[in-house]
Amino acid sequence: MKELMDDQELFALFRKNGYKVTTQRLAIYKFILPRGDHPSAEQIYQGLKNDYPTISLGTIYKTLHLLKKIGLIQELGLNEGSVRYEPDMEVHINLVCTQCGKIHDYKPENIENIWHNLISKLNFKPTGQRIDIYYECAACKIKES
Amino acid sequence: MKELMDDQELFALFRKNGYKVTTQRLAIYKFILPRGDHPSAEQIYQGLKNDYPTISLGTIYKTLHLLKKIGLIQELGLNEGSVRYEPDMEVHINLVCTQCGKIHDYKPENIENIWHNLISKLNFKPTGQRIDIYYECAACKIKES
DNA sequence: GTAACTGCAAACGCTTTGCACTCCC
DNA sequence: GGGAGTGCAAAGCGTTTGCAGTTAC
Repeated sequence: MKELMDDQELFALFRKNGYKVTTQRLAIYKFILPRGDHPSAEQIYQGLKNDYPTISLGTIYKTLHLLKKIGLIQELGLNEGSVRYEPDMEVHINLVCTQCGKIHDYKPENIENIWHNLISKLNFKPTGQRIDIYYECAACKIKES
Repeated sequence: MKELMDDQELFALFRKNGYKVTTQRLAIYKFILPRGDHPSAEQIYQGLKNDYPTISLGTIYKTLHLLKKIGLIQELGLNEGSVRYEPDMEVHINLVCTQCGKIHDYKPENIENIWHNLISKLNFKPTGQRIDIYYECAACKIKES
């Protein structure tokens, strides 16, 4: 549960992997963490530049790669241009609106068990997974009619 | 089952959607269809330019979008640069090697039933889905050691 | 003090776009 | 014949890279 990680653990995780703790890295991770909407790099930049006026997109990209490497976030490539980032590394479903691109997480009951059953026949250990469902969200349906 | 669609059905599907049947469109679709490796636009281009020396990447992209629109293929955005294309629209798992990018399809027994159970609580109808498992394939493991 | 990190700007690579020519129907 | 499709080249845009100045430790 990433939500329960305190600053000490976070700092330790950075350092264990040979990375320094910097204001920018903390700001980026803490920006993504509570958001349920899987922001893009650009959205993170827009969201942070008020509080951190000199932060740059380059730093955001570098930090996102670093966070991915130490297992804190996941990248979702979505074939509509930009990549989206999310902090939930557990098994869950991404509900993706094909019109507006909004993403919400969804965890049906027992998804952990169902998932582990489904992949029990594999003869290797997955390093991660991703489950998407595509649909048209209510707001987009209204807009069209 | 796309594999069973004959040329007549394919032509009809194009025309029903208001698109003309062209040599290039057929060549592109028939190139992707039997391949299990989910080629990128560039790979399709490389694979076709011997038989169709004047075919262009622009046409390939336009055709891929068209094929997606009429439901013949799916796009897989994979956050390592290019988008990959696959003709299997049924529920299945993509086994993605995180090192070399190779993708294989995997259909555990009963995946259709398991999937439909899993999403039975949704109050909308999905237009599609995508399930990925990330791992390191045998060939890449050997290369590393 | 020094190696790692940041910010900026330029470079990159995949994809899209515009337009004259060509081909399907 | 006419409008849709192709091929080419240029433009677009998200992302990466290089480097001088700055910061964590």
